[in-house]
Amino acid sequence: MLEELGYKRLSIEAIAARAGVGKQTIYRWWKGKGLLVIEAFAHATSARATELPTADSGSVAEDLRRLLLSVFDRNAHYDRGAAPATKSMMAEAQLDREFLATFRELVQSWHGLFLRVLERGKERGELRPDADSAALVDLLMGATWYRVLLEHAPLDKAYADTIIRTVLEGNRPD
Amino acid sequence: MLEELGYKRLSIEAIAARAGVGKQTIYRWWKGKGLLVIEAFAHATSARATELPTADSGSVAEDLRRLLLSVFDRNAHYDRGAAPATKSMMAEAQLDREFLATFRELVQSWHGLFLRVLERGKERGELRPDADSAALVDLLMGATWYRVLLEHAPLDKAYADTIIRTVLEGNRPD
Amino acid sequence: MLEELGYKRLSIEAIAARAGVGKQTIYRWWKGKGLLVIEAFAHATSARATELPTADSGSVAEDLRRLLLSVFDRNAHYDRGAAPATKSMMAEAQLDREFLATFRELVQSWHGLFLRVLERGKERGELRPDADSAALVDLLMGATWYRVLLEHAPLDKAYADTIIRTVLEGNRPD
Amino acid sequence: MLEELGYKRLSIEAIAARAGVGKQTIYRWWKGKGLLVIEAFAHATSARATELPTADSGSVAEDLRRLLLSVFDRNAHYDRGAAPATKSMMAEAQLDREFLATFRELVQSWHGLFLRVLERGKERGELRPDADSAALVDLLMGATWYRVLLEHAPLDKAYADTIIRTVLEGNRPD
DNA sequence: GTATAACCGAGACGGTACGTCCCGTCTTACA
DNA sequence: TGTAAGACGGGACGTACCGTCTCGGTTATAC
Repeated sequence: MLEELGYKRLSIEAIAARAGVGKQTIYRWWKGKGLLVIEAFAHATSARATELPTADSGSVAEDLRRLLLSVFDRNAHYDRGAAPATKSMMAEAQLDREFLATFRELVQSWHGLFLRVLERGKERGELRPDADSAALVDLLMGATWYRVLLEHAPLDKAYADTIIRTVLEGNRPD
Repeated sequence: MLEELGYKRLSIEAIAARAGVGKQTIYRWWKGKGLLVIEAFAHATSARATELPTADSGSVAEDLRRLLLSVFDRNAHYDRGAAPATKSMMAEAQLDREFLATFRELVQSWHGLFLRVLERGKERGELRPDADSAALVDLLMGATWYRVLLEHAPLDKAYADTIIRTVLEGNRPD
Repeated sequence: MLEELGYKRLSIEAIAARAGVGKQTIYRWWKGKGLLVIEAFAHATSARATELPTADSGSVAEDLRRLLLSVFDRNAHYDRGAAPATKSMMAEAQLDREFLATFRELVQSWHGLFLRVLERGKERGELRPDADSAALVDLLMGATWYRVLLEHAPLDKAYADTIIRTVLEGNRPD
Repeated sequence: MLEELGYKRLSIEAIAARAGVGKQTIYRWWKGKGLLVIEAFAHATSARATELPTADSGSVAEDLRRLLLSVFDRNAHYDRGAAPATKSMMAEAQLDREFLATFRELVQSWHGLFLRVLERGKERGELRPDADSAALVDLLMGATWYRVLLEHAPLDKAYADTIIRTVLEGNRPD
C-alpha cells in the first residue's frame, strides 16, 4: 500500500479497511502510522532474506564496496522498493520526535556493519588508527542518504567509487 | 510559529488566524504549507544577512572549513534556529514530489558555493583534476545533513575536521 | 429517516451523508441528534399546517373534546406519523438533561391551548373556580402520553370520553 | 452506578469492570443494558422491602391516597432513588421495542394494585359501576409519570389530591 | 463627492481522516 | 469447566483541517 499510495495518502483508516480489521486493533499494536511502517519495513526486509553482506574478504576496500553496493542496490530506484519506505520514515522522523528515537535505532543497527568493517581495516593497518570510525560511517551513510532524499543524482557505481575512494584514501595511515 | 508548534501541528488555519488574515489570502500566495515555509525560511535567512562566506582565502582547506563551519553554526542546535525549518522542509520533500523539486533548487543553490571552492582547489592543484566535484559536494553536504536529520551525534569542529580532512586527503593530486 | 430507521439507529453520520453535507455542518447548527430532531419535528408539524383547533365552541366539554381528539388523531398510530418522533424526543429527554429543558418548552407550548380552554370553562362557571388548571392539564396530557409511551391500550374515542368526563365531572362547581 | 453516571453513559463495559466480571458473563445473563437495569431495579425495590400498601382501609379515597402517595414518595426526587431508574427504563422502552414489552409487564404489575382498589370501590358503590377502571388507572399513572418525565412541576400532596379528587368525583355513581 | 469596483477578513461549506468509545462476539489462560 | 480478561471486527462519535466558496465591510479609484 505504501508504494501504491505514498506515505502521505496512506491512512490508518485505509490500512484497517484493506486488512479487514478494526481501526482500534491497529492502534492497539502500533502507536501511529510511522511505527507501523517501520515494523512492516523491518518485516519485509528480513523476510526477503536480504541480509547485508558481512563476510570478510580480506580488504577494507572490498568489504566496504560490497556493503555499500548492496545498500545502493536496494535504494537505486527512488520510487520503488526500499527507498520510498526509508524516505517516508526519514520524513516521519522529522515530524515526530518519538518516532525519531525508534527510527534512529533501526538506522544505527546498520551502522554496526560498517563500523566493523572499518575497525577490521584499522587492525590490518589499512586505515589510520586514530580515524573516527563513527564519523566515517556518517560520511558513508550521509552521502548515500543525501542522494536518496534529494533524488538529484543517481546512486551508481561511480558515486560508490568516489565515496569509498575518498574515505579510504583520506584515512590511509601516515 | 514553526519553532513553537513544529511543522506537523502548524496548520494553515492557525497561520491565517495568527496573521489576522483570511485563509483564502494565504492560498492566493502559496500553494501549500511547504512552499510557505520555504519562503519564510528564505526570507528569514536573507533578512538576517547571514550569507555564507565565499571569500577566497587562498587555500581549499581554509575556504572549505569556513564554509562548512558556517553551515554547522546555523544548524548546530537541532531544535531551534534554522535546523527545525530545514528538517521540516526535507520531510515535506519526501511526502510531496512537487515540493521536492522546489526544495531541491534551494538546496542546490548552496551546492554552488561548495562547487566553486572545490573547482578553485583543482585549478590551484590542491585537488586531483579528475575528482567528481559534484559527488564531493554530496559527500560534504550529506555528512552534514545526516547528523542534522538523525540527531545521533553533534555537528562539532571535530566532525568538520574529519569531513574536510577526508575529502581533501582523499582527493589529493597524483 | 426517523420513521425509516428509528431514533436509535438514526446516526448523525447517516443524516449528513443523506443530506450530502459534512458532519461538521450539522454540528455547527445543532448540538446533538435530539435538538436536530426536535427542530425537524417543529418544522414538519408547522409546515403541514396541522394547527390544533382553538376555536371557542361555547362549551368546555366540546372545546376539550375537539382539542384532545385532535391530539389523539396525530398520535393514534404509535408507529408512524408524529408518535414515533414524540416518543423519541421523550426518550432523549430522559437521557440528556439539557435536551429535557428544550423539549419541555415545546411540550408546554401545547399546554397553553388546554389551559385557555379550562380557564374559559371557569369563567363560564362550568368548572370549579378553585380548580388547579395546570394540574388538570397534566392529567389530560399525562393520560394521553402514557398510552402513547407504553402502547398498552389504544388512543380511542372511548378513552377520550373517559378522560374528559372524569376531568369535567370531577371539577364541577359545587 | 446508574445514579452516578446516568443511563446514557452507563456502559456494559463499565459495569463489567466495576463488578470484576467478564463482559461475556453479563451477556450470558441479560440481553442488554435495559434488561439488566430493569432487573437491578426490581431487585433493589423488593430488597428494600418497600412494598406498596395494599391493605383495605374501607374507603376508595383512602386506599387510593395511600397507594398514590407511596408512589409519589418513591419518585418525588427526580434525580435520585427510583425516579432516574424508571425514567431510564421509559426511555429505553421508546428506543427498543423488545424492551418495551418487558417493561410494560413490570409497569402493568403495578396497575393491578390500583385496579383492585378501584374494583373494591365499585363493589362498595363508591364508584359508578360502568366506569372503565383500566382507563382510570391510566389517568392516575399517566398524571404521575408525566410530571416525573418532564420535571416541570413537583409530585406533591396537592397534586395527589387533585388527581384523586378528580378521578373519584368524576366517577361517582349517578 | 459620490458611485463603483477590487480586495480581503471571516468563516461556512463538503469532505477526509483522525483517535476514541463501546458494541456484541470470540479466544485465551488461569483456578 | 467455567470465567476474568480483553482482543477482535465493526459503527459511530465529535474534532481538526483541508481547500473552495460565499459573504459583507472597507478602501481606493474613476466619474
